Amino acid sequence: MSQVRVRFAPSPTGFFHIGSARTALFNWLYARHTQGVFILRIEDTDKERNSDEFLRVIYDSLKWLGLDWDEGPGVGGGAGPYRQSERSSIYQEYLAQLRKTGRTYEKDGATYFRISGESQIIEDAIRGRVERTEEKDFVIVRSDGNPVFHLVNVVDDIAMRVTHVIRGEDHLSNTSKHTELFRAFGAPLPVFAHIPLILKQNGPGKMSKRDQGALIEEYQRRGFLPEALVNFLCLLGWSPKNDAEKMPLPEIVKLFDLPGVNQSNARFDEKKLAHMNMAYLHAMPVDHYVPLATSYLKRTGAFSGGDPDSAYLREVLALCQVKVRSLEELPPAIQYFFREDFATDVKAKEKIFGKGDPKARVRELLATLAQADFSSDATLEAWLHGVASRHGAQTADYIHPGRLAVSGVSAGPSFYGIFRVLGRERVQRRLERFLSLD
RNA sequence: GUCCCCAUCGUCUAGCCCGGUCAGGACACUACCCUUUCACGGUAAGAACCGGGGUUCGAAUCCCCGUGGGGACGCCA
Repeated sequence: MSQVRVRFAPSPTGFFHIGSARTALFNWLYARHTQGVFILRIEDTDKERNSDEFLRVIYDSLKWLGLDWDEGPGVGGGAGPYRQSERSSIYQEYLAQLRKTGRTYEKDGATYFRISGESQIIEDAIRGRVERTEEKDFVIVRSDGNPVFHLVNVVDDIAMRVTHVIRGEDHLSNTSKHTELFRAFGAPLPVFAHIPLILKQNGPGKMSKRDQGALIEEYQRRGFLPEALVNFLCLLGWSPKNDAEKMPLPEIVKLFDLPGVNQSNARFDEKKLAHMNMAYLHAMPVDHYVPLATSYLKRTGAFSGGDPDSAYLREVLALCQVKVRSLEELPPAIQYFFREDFATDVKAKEKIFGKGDPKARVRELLATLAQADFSSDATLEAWLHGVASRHGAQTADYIHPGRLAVSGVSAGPSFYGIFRVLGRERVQRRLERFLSLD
C-alpha cells in the first residue's frame, strides 16, 4: 500500500474562512491518521484576483490552527514548485500531450477540451458510487494563455501523485470534468472524498466569506483558542461515534477516517463553538493560560496606561480564569484590579443599598482591617467570620457590600479572593471611598 | 431549467451498512441543587426519525415516489 498523499489547495482570492479551514483540517487529519503526506498547494492561476495579502492570511491561519504541511511553500518537497503561478512549463507539457492525442481544439482564442461524453463513475469514499456524464466540451486555457482551474487542478494532482482528493461537496459536480481529464492523460483516478458543506447559521445557503463569523482571522483576533476551534470544526460533518466531543488532537487523529464523515451538510453554531472554547479555556493549565491571556490583553490595548506588575497580573488572571467564558470577557472582568477610578454599577448599588446598611457594614470591616490576615482566602474568611459574629451578623451582610465597594460590581470572583489579590492597601482605600458614595 | 448530493430533537450528532433497545449524547432553552455573588459544575424536564407507498411477523434502518434542503451548470476557484 503506497503512502497517502493529500493536498489542500486554497486560492488566495479571498479571506480564509471556516469552510476552507475545515477542508484543510480533514485533509490534515487524514494525512496524520494514515501517516501520509499533507501538501499545501496555492491555486493562484487567476492573476486578476490574487494578492499577497490573501496568501499571507492562508499561511498565518493554517499555522495558527496547527495544520503544518509536509510539502508546499516554505518547506519544499519533491513535487514543487507549489504555487501554480510557477508551474506554467508543467502545464505546457501536459497540454502538449492532450494536443497530440487530438483532445483539444481552439475556438475564439481559447483552448477547449474535447470530452469523451462517456458516463463518469467514481467511488466516492464518503458518498459511494456517483455517476455523472459531462455534456459539453470545456475551456482549459483562456484566450490570454492562462490555464484554468480544472486543468491545473488535475495536472497537479497527477504530477504531485495525490492519492486522495478530499474537498467540499460543491466540487462533486465538477468531478466528471476532472475524471475526463485524468482518463485523457491516462492517469489513474485518485480516491475522491467529498465532504459536506458548512451552512450559514442564519438563512439559506452555504457559508460564505461575507457571513458573520466566517473568517478564521476573526477568531484569531478575538482570542479564541485554536485547539477549541479545531475540535469544534472536526465535529462539523464528522463524529467519533462514541459521544465524545472534547478530545485531544492526537485522539482525533487516531479516530478520524473518511468513511466516518457524514454525507449531509452541517449548520454552523457559534454557541457550541463558544462552549467548546470555554471548556478549553477552563481546562488550560495556569502556566499556559497566563501568558496567553496577557498577550491578548496587550494586543487589545487593555494596558494602555502601562504594563502592570507581572506577579500581580498573574494573581488576577488566575483568580478570574474560570469566571470568564472567553478571553473577550477578560478586560471588563478584570478592569477594577488595575484602576482606582472604576465605575460603580447602578443596578448593583440599588440592590445592595435596598437592603440593610451597607455603609455601616463597610465601617465595621474597616475597623479591624489592620488585623486581617491577607495571606490566603482561608485566613480572610476566618477574619470575616470574626467580624460577623462580633456584630451578630451574617458574613453575607459584609460580602455583598464589600464586593461592591472594592469592585463596583455585584458579580465576580469570591470576596476573599478579590481582597487577597487586591491587598490590604487597595482594599482600605476602596472601602473608605465607598463610605463617601452618594 | 438541467444534472448531482443529502434528509433523526431548534442546532451538531449516535443508531442505518448487518430491520426487533423507553431513538442515546452534546449545544441552546427551562427548573432545581451547589456557591451567601456571578460563572463553572451537578440533577431533572421538554424537544426528532419530512410525507406517502412498498418489502417484512416487524422499518429510523431496505426499495420506490413525492416534498424539502444543498450544490454545480464561467475564458472564477
